[in-house]
Amino acid sequence: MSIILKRSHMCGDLRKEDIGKDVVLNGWIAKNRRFGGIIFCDIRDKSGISQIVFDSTQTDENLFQLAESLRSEFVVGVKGKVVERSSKNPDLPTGDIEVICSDLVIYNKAETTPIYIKDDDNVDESLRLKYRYLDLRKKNMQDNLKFRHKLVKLTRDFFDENGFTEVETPMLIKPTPEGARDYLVPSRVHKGSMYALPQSPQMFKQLLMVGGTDRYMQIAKCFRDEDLRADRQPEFTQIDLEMSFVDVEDVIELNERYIQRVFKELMDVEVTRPFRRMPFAEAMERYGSDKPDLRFGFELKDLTELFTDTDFQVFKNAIDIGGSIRAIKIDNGNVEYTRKKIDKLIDMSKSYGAKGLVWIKVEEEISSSVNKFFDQDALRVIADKMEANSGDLILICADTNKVVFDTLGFLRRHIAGELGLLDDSKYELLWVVDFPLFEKDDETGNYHAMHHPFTSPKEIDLDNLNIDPDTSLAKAYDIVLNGVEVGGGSIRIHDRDVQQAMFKAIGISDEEIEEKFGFLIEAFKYGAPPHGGLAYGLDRLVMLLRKESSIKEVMAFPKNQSAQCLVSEAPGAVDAEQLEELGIGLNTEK
RNA sequence: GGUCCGGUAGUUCAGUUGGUUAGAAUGCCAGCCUGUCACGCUGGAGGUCGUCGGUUCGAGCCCGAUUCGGAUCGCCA
Repeated sequence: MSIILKRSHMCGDLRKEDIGKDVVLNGWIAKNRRFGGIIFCDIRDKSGISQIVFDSTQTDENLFQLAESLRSEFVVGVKGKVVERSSKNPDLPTGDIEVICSDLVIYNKAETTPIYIKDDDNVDESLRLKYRYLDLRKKNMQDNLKFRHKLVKLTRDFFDENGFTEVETPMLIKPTPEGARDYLVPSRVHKGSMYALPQSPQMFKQLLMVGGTDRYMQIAKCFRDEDLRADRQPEFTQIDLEMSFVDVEDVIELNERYIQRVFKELMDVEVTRPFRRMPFAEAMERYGSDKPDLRFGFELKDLTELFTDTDFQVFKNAIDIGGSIRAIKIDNGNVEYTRKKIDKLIDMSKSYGAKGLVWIKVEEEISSSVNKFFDQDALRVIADKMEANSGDLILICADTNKVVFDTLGFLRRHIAGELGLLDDSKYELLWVVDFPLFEKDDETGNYHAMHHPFTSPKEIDLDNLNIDPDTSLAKAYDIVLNGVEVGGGSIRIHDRDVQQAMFKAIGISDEEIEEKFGFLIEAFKYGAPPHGGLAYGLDRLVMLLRKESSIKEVMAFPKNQSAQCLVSEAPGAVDAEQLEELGIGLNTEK
């Protein structure tokens, strides 16, 4: 058992000012370079690397031999003197100095690692996840973890200064067959029933308001058993907030100050308040998305009225089914969209339900995919309506509104990506407000709450307590950063009558209400303050600020697309005895 | 659940029309090297071409099935 050298500095922290000091570093061997009688070694810890030098003419023979045995990822302690380098390395923060080693302890050897410990490798993601503990040694990963920590700390500080109390809500809760699928947890003492892991602390934070907590926050783990995406993991973290005696403006004002501080302190970026706001309907009309990316143009235009009398079947059908004909104009002239490229766009559009796209290339002689149906004059009318100039490309989608918005919303962002317009040094913050209260299920024709059933309507006829499911707007708001929804919330219903009207509009029975939300309704009988809140996706926020393209990059141990932890190999089989105790029989057939 | 892409050395990849012993880079091992920092030079080891089956005189390559991974749609109140 070797002794542990007491660390004096972190590897990445040594600078010119430290020249002459005796230091002790602990870390991993990142790289060693042998030149006969001299060995250069990079030693790494989470702060960075320093170069260690072993010079055979000045070093004890045993020490030099020990240095010769060093290999990548050996864990070592190094004692030595900081000296100025004769040849500096401007690429390294510690590049002005090096450490002449006088004592070396090898704490542990290491086998050749299956992945390189280097930021710019492009190793298969599964390997990175399987050997996450090696992947985490990379500077970028450590920086991501540190940034996340700083954001969490700033968050706790900010909300503490503003009168919030952090409260832990339970992880074992009642299953709520509403919205996302629950992770279920059986228990030995309750055979036949189960707990669920929370999809969010929603109901408990509202209970905290009833409980007089006034302002609550929590860095809360949430769980959803749904399919994964680059920005969706089965377990993720929310910055969860709830405030009493507030309306929309109060929540927005406080959170703008919070976001402003995040950008100032962590990014050194000034963002001005108030942020832009856009009603949901406008966001859909102009961008085909409820989370528009405002870093570039390509706005949607409605062309339906041009074609009310058209014979062109595709457009006629769209109008007949109550849809619309809309278009975007690609006016970034420096990229030529060939037939082949356009065909690819059409192909991709099909996954959003579009049956095709009409394209029009505006030039002296306008060319299009609908030359057979529209003459030059007709095409010119469309081009004029789109305010298109020579060289512009117009893409038209005609279908149900949902398909049109989804397709064009996707295309504008996709094309912007292809044209390199997604500038990650730009931060476009936006509140999307005035969401519809309800969403209609196309298959069943039923309505359900778009946000959740406790969201307050924007206006309500208090005499009749009738909520029109087709037109009612919600006191709900999302905060969008560069086309990513980083947070969302609402003012909640605190009035029992309004809540009843809400449930009536969704059409759920009293039994169902009692079964799912009974305890919350009960609590509201005894004096619920007006309240509302917001929850941020912490992982998404960190992802964007760190300019990463997946939340996996900012989580220590994320799951793969099949929701497995490749490090621990979760989920795993359970032995029969354990199942027996829980009263569970497994159907192992697919 | 659907669609698309992929699986060849530890790693990242190439592999022609189906044809000798499956290559490169990097990593690893050994030797040389006193100012490198992606060090350099020389040599070496390293492969069930995801799996199973089929076609063929002959399959990394063609066909079928399967499996694993990724992207995406559905889904995510």
